[in-house]
Amino acid sequence: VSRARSARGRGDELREELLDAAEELLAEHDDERQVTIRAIVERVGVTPPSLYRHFRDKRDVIEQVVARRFLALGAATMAAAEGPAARGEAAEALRAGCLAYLEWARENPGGYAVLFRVRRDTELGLPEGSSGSVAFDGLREGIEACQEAGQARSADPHLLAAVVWTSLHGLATLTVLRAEFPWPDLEVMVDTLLHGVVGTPLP
Amino acid sequence: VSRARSARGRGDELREELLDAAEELLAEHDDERQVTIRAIVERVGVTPPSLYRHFRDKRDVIEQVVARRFLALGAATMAAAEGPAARGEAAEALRAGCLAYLEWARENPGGYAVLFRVRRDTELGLPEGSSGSVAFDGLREGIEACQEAGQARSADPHLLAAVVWTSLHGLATLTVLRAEFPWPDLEVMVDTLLHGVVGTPLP
DNA sequence: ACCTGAACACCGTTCAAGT
DNA sequence: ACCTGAACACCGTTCAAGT
Repeated sequence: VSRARSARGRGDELREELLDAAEELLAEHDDERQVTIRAIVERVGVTPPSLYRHFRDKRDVIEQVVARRFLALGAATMAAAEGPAARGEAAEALRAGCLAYLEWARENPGGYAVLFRVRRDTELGLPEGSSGSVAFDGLREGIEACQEAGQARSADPHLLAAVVWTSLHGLATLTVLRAEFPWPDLEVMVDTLLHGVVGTPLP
Repeated sequence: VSRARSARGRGDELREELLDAAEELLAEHDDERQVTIRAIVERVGVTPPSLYRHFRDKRDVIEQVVARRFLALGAATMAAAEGPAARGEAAEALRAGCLAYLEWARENPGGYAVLFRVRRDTELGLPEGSSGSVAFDGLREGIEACQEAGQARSADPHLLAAVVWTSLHGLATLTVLRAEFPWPDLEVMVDTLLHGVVGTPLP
């Protein structure tokens, strides 16, 4: 594949095209290792060294894609919780957000795993608000809304949100990774979790 | 490095040495990619093709190491729960087992992550009882013991065990991967989880 | 300024050959 | 039977050179 030469000042276009290609490859292959620099640039129609004008190294490329996907994950859960929250149904909003989180992880198995596979010492490079904290804040606010509505126990919302978040993460990863395990129904597990930990009424 | 030639019928010795080397490298480097075939064989003092007499490919090597480590993880949790269980303290045994699971994951960050990074379609190759089910069965039995002792709510123990297992997994991975997050105390999180989901009394 | 051609040092894996 | 030497097709990354 070949490609028309870019004019001066149009370097950002290639950068976006490379990110798009990396995101596509990640979605297709479900496995970080299959997403090679050479596959990315070939898809765009450019040679490997061109990529290094826009990204420091391969890790940098993956990190940028991860940042994008975190925003999408946060948006998906927010969108699901929005309706019930507007109607004042705090517990239902929390439940809908949690289920949307799990559904997103299920539909993006490779992508979801990659979000958390980034090494500790490199995460600082992520732009503010994309390291999962937006989604976490939304979760904590959802729990606080339940408390104010008298639909949750009165414990430290940060503690409850942390327990629910880690549990959701475990559900998201294990149910995909150990697909052959005799899992109980996902909704039942979420309800067990929210009812037990947060204290929301069972639906 | 070089190495004395093995006599006939001593092929199994090399196999074990290779597994030991792979396990060491995994513990040292904390990252699956650093554990290369060439690094493994060099540590043992042998050339790359020798490895293929004992393992199908790299994935096979990693899988065998994973099977070993699963047994170690199961043993660690069982050992921690043993004492309280023998004294009839069912809830304390469950709590001790959960904390031991998390401690093991903390001490083996790279190793623990690798346990679950193995792809779905290849897990069938794991020997029976090493795919995590031993630890899971132990967890379910611990919950059943609590129920019999009147220290847990009477719900389906398989459901409760599944929720607790996924939550522990989430705690184990996220607290290590997102070390900079302001996590609540780990014991408090475990107690919140067990008290809420299983219904054990707070210590 | 933006991109390419060619190379470097690696990797997993395989094949023929040595003892 | 067990292991080696040498090679293959890849990979990430870099450097000098082209337009």
